Amino acid sequence: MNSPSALDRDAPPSAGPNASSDQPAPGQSRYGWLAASLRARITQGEWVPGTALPAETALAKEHGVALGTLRQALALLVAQGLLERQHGRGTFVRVGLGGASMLRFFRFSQGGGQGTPQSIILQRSVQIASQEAADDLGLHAGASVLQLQRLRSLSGKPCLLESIALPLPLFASLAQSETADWDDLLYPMVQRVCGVTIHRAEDRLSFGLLNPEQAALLQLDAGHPCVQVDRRAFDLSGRCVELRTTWGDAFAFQYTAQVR
Amino acid sequence: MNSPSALDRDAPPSAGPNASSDQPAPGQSRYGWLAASLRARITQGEWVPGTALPAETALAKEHGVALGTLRQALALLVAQGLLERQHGRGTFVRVGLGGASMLRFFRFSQGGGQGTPQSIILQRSVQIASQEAADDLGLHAGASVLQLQRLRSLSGKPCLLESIALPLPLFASLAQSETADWDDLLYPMVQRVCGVTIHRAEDRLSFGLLNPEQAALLQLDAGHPCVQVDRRAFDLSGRCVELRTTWGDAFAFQYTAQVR
DNA sequence: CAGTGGTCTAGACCACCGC
DNA sequence: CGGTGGTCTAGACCACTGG
Repeated sequence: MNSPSALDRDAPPSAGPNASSDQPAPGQSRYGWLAASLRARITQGEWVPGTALPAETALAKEHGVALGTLRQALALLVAQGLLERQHGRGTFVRVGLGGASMLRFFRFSQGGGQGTPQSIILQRSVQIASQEAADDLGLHAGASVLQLQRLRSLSGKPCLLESIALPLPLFASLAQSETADWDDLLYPMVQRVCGVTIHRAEDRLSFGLLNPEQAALLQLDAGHPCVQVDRRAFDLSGRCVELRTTWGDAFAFQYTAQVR
Repeated sequence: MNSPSALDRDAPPSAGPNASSDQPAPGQSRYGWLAASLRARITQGEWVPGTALPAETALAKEHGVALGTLRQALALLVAQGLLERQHGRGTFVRVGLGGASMLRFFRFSQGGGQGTPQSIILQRSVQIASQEAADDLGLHAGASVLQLQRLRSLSGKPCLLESIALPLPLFASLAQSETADWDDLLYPMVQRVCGVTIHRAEDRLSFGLLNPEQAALLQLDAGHPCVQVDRRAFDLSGRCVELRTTWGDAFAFQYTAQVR
């Protein structure tokens, strides 16, 4: 198990007209193909995040495969973070990223305000995506994105400043609603409002200095050292659906990495 | 498979007089106990890093267990980074951390010098471990450690400054040899010289400013922003055997983290 | 208690590696 | 070619969860 890239290697069941190709495998493993097949059914919404899949025995019989083989397929999807298994209860589709995941890079230890930070949308506009943004988001040149500037605070103290780009046909409903009514957490809200599940993200950390405008918003001095987090977030199907840059006080930065 | 903590939960075969207790399991899984048993044989040096274990069939027969059960045990050890399997070749004990792993946090892109950084030992001394260091290293209060200060350079340019503490009975041989003859990489050297395999490490990142002495050594200005990496490194048996603090130019900092 | 996932078995056959 | 790990099967029994 945990064979390096069985899923990436094996051909998915294809999303074309003949979606239910029941041919086991072209040239690769059965469980890898099975995993890709189940993955497709999940991303297409057949099983909504939070719900349980059919039991192992049922799925195995349905696909005409031995129990052990099916379990290997499920293990692959668990390793990918797509499923979660609970002894005696069932196999569940994982809900997407929810928490205030940016806080894992910082320790704002002021007086107990350790929960979810408050969010205020400072600016919302529709803009033409830059060349780079269009590439990352898989848009054609000149496509438009929803651009947000957001300030996040703990116990009333500003701590993080964010600039967020969202591809526009997909997140159109966010262009209308009153931003003052938005939730503090973006991902659960877009899951509810836009039906988009944020499943995975890549955070690129670097260091810099705040420009005067950023500094003013964060109530720090211009030129104050900051940590910049450039995030690319992906949905269940692996498409990049968000670009975000976050700035925070470098002196509050704190992160632990495991080596090997 | 990949059950959360099967190994941690199950009792190891014990290193006492009756080391070869062949009782399958007290209250838990067979493969978990088996994995702990194999782990002990590895950490005790029965199979040296780089060598191959006996074949699956042989190990299975030796432990009176089915093939699938043995494979689950091996999968656990692979997940822990202790073993490495290669189709058609065998199952190998992984060699410890080798590379210049600190460089994964920095991009020193000056003129092509991208290989292993040169290392110069600036200072070596035997000192009484601080309270905190003794705790981390599992020493009694007042025990002595080998303290090193090391400067690492790429193409002649200083880039990283390090302060390293090594528990002393274990690394005594490093207190004698001529530091000018040391290798550029510490971990492969201590594996060769002291027989200690560095298997895993935890790096805690934070931000700060260089004091005048540090700045001079790194050829930067005093007060220059820096990233500080506090590392705790562990051997095969999980003991902490190194404490290290590394400082580098914050503007060269660059790291990518995966979220979920 | 019924239903779920977790463990274990004893086989068969395949795919890869190196000689 | 012989030896290795990788895949797959068809069963049995255990451990956990919930009503």
